[in-house]
Amino acid sequence: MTTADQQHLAWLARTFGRTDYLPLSPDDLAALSQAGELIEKYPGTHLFREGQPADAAYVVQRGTAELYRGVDRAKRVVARVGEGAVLGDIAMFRDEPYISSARAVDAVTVMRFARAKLLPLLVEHPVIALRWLVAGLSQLEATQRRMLRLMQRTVREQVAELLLDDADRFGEVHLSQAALATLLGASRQSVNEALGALRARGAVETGYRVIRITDRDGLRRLAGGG
Amino acid sequence: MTTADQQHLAWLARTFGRTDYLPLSPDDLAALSQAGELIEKYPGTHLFREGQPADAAYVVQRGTAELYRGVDRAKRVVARVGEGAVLGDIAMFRDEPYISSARAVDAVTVMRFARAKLLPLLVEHPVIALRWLVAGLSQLEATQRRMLRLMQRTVREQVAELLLDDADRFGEVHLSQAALATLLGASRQSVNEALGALRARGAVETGYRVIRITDRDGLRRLAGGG
DNA sequence: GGACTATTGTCGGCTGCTTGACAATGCGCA
DNA sequence: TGCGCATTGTCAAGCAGCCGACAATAGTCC
Repeated sequence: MTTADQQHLAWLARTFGRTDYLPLSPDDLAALSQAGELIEKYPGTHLFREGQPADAAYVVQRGTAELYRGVDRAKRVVARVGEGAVLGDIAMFRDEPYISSARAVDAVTVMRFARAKLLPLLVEHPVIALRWLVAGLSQLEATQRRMLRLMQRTVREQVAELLLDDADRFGEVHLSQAALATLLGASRQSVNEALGALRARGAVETGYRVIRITDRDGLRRLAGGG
Repeated sequence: MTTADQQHLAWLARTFGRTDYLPLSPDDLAALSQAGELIEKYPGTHLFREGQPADAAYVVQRGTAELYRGVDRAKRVVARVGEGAVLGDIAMFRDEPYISSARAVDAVTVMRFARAKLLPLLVEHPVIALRWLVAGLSQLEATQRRMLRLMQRTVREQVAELLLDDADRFGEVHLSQAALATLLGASRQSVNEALGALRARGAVETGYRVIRITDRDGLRRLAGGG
């Protein structure tokens, strides 16, 4: 896989893992329920895996799921999502492989919509289909806007913004500097220098494969406009 | 408007103005024709203006239309599109203002689909609606992939690639160097220098607001991988 | 035709980033 | 405990592209 692909998939995964991507209302789900099946997943089991054909989309009803990319050592958690989140829909609509893997963190209940069943049903409920797809368009559009905002910033600002976006609930980012560099399309050395600057300003602490945000507001200032 | 917006909208316009963005077949158009009206536009007249509510999408049937952003002095031509191109559809679906203005260059015939009429009709032809929207998703995705590919190339390579993509059937690109620079997120000077290099290698000729490709294969080589 | 504006072509200085190379440190594993 | 690999930290050299400024030319409008 090329570097550009790496970056691309990372970006997509970051975007579509966000919990604020909620195109479906409870009413919509009720209408579509005949095409879906409720599934209980034990902690650690997979909803789908990166690279598989996207034959279904999932809506989280209860619990927390984790999106990640890569396997074993190269595994990178991309996002954790909770109730209401929709997973795998874009890949399913486009009939391409999943761009990331999804795994149950705790006991999770999901509604599974098989592509073969869902598409005919959406044809019967075109209003829902339109809303769903338009939500997807908006998401993609937002991602592009974000990419473009990053493009014309310095590496320092890019790093600051990425840290703000990707920090977990403990304010930590678990990525090596090399991985960070790949995400941003920069060199490892530049990222290292940028982190040094952020550290010198007291915004973050750095460790082995860990960056801890110590001053969120300061970091936001260093990220520049946005 | 910020520079990032400029770029973003330029990219979108480029993508959605491309003539290979053809989600609609003649059959589709026939099925939708009752929601559309054929309109003749004289040279220089507007299909729609940036910032207006996107109450309609257009499909070019004949002639050439020009997409641009800004007004008067700050006006920037973003793309020229011909037969088959779909304009304004994304903004219409998202029910947001148009992101650019569209103007007839020569005598243009367009099919105009008013949002208020089109959406109900798409509800009756959900298959067309799904295809249209999924095409939009794919286009946006392709644009992202392309952006990422461009990010790690030199300005010279970027210019070469853009020329190859945007040349009309005469092998000409009608954009000012400043407009080109905005599209690529580069400075006018760098674009100028890049064009000089391409010219010195005999791949293109340059004129006032015109770049003519004289050696397509050579230009492809200069564009590098892709 | 003449005035005005838009566009192209070029220069020098400067900065941020990359490349390559190397030392120092952290972590996993036998 | 010690070995090996992954990661971090740092330096020097080089360059691609940006900025500001300016002259020369092409189109446009009256």
